[in-house]
Amino acid sequence: MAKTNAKGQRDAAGDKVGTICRALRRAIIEQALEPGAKLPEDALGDRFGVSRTIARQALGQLAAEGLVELRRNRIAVVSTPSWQEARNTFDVRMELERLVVRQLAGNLSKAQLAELQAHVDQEDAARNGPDAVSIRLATEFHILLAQMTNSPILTRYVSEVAYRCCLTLSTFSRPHSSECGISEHRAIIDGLAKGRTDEVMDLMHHHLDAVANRALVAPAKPRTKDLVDILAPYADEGEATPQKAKRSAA
Amino acid sequence: MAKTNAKGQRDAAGDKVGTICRALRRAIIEQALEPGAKLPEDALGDRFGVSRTIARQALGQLAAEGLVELRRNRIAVVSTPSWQEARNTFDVRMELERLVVRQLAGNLSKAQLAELQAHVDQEDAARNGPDAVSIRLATEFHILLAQMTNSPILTRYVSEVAYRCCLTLSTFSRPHSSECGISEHRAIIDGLAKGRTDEVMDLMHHHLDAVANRALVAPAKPRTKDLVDILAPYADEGEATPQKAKRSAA
DNA sequence: GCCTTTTAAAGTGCATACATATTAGGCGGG
DNA sequence: CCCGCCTAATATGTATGCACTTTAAAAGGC
Repeated sequence: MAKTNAKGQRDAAGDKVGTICRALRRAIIEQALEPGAKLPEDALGDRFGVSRTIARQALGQLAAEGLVELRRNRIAVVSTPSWQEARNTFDVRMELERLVVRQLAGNLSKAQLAELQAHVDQEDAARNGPDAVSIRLATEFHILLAQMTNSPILTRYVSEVAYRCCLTLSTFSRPHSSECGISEHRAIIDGLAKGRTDEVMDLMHHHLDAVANRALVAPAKPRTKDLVDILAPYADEGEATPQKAKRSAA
Repeated sequence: MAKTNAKGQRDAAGDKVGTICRALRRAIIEQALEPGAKLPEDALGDRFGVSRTIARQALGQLAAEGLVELRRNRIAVVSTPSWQEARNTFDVRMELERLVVRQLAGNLSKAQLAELQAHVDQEDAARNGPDAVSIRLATEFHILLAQMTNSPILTRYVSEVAYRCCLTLSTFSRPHSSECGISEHRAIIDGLAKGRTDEVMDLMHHHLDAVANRALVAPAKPRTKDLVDILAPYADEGEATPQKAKRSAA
């Protein structure tokens, strides 16, 4: 069987599910796939040269991460987080990342600090490039930090919330919020190097708070979603114009 | 109304994967399935009356939650967390649960407080029963708290770490103490009712710290019974119609 | 008698087939 | 012209089959 991978990446032995997940994850956070975009199993399997079985597994995993919504008998779609969910995600994220920097402060090797610096340099270089890349790099900075804790579970959770916050940004935020505070990233690295635990925890806190506030100012953005979904919040209070109401629930 | 699962996964009415997951999760935290126990897809499907496909999905989900280890071409086994992983899990758990009580302090309705009290009463009643039930109830208390935040992601994370901590206890801790700090649970409820945020955060912190420190003992011994027999009490929960269970001739 | 080699059994990895549910468009009635 | 029913195309839900891998036991050599 031809191992034709869509992107020409190495289709290493085994991990086909992981490959698809990574590809989709990246496509989602770079907003190539917008919230609400449909993800049929057939199409995915076709694109990546695998059967529906594998595509399905990948979708299941992404659903567990919160990037994809899976409803029974319906096509999987990229998640459209509600404003409240976004708020909750940011709350969790703050605590987790405070834990990250608390564990890291003063405990990083020179090589690790250099790696962080290099990453932020990359962010700097991409400042004038497309927004999508900037956002991805900013997110990956936080994930990189989490990885340095050597705590698999912390890494996983931070990755998840970071990706989901990205989704949130692409749902609620205006274009060009891309400068995710590169200077703040640098300040955090500096604080970590100097081992000022409390200070760097505050830095991280304010950094994430800034990102959250930038993203969550406007609760509503009626994009090309399903009309019924948009009207859902209005459905239960007052019946204004019942055109295509929900199906006969009575 | 379609029931939306906190995990954003397929959990609709005719849900078999969720049923199997719940059964296995419970079997694991009650230590009917000890760390290292083998979970062949065939046997699971056989026991729950579904095909390997479904059993496989369930295993995949539990693996994502960290309760099961999935290695390529090998039989799935119940996870055996390392000491370091356990430590990391407790660290994360503390932060998450501090966030829970911070959000809850002073914001609980009388009905919710009553529900918590009722749960602890249950714990009390089970104090002289089997250890397994006490441990499960103690874990579920924390999950119940998390659910009251109405934050799906927080609920999911707390559930995961709580279950994994259970696994840790059954790995490192001796068969001790039915009393997993019931009085501490009561104190937490009291603090939440009175809205003393900082105080209840400290309570939770010390409570979890106590639990974690109890898990500093030597390893446990593997006891392998027949999988089919172990799962017998967990098999029928809801609409899953277990087919004929064949006994393996030893 | 013990260790190595061979071989069969058991289990997973993946694709495919079939059943069922959803969706979109056409057709007829009002 | 608009609304509701009916039908075909599409997509998912689940089971099963086949190939490959691992595992354990049996056979054979020293």
